[in-house]
Amino acid sequence: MSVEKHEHIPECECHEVHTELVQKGREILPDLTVLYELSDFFKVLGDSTRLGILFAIDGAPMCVCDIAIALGMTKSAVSHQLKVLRQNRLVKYKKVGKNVFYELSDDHVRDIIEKALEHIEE
Amino acid sequence: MSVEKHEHIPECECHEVHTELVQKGREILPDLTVLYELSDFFKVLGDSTRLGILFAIDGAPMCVCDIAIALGMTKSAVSHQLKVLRQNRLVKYKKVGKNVFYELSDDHVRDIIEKALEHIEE
DNA sequence: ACAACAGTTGAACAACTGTTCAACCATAGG
DNA sequence: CCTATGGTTGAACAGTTGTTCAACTGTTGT
Repeated sequence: MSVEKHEHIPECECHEVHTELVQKGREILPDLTVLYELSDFFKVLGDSTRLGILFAIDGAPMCVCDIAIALGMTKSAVSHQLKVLRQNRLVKYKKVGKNVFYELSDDHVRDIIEKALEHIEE
Repeated sequence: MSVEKHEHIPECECHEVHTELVQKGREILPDLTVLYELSDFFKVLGDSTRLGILFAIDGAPMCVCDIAIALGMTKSAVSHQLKVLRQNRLVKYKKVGKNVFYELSDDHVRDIIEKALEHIEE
């Protein structure tokens, strides 16, 4: 995803520009790469299946099979989503025999979800 | 989106089930409607354009035109995303003449984004 | 009343996402 | 070694999402 290329910036067809506001808005704007990382992070949390997995393994690690049963899904679907969670460092895992136990990798994530829950409940 | 209908729960084809873990995992799992609200909320934040808008109007309210210029986008694209942010109560707006000024509706959102930023930067 | 412009909207399209399916790898147990 | 089972993977498909385009609304100034 090439971020820095701006060959074709879309025109907005505006005339009444509040220059200072635009300037200030642009200053506050974080680096584009940060913006992408941030939105990617939220994107991972923006799926009920993945959230379900995170809730399920909160407290005690669970194997793929158990997660699948707890959520009423196929192993495959769960495994696919666990991969996404793994790649984004939201979960870590331990192999025990034929089983793979997944758990939250970080308390940080728990905090964010909790804060969002508060927000939801107004 | 009919949530309660479970006519066809997928099979996981598992045999070695850790019953207590599954039970516990299921107990922790919040109500499905809450899970959907939560994932919808994160979904809204999971787009760099919308995050950009939120950052831009953080501090001072801005009109659609100014936001479009600050982000290098068309008015239309910005307006579409503002609609999503409006519908999810993340922004509020004031009409002033021909302009519509948008601002953050809530400090809660700012907190969550900030916490996520900390997480990103490890 | 009319022209100019800020903003919104809906349809269309391309890009992306999540689940399913089938095939696969890895380990435990006979 | 062979089978059964937990877990992973890639392709395919349907559903969703974001931007563009063109048409539209509403307000301002003349």
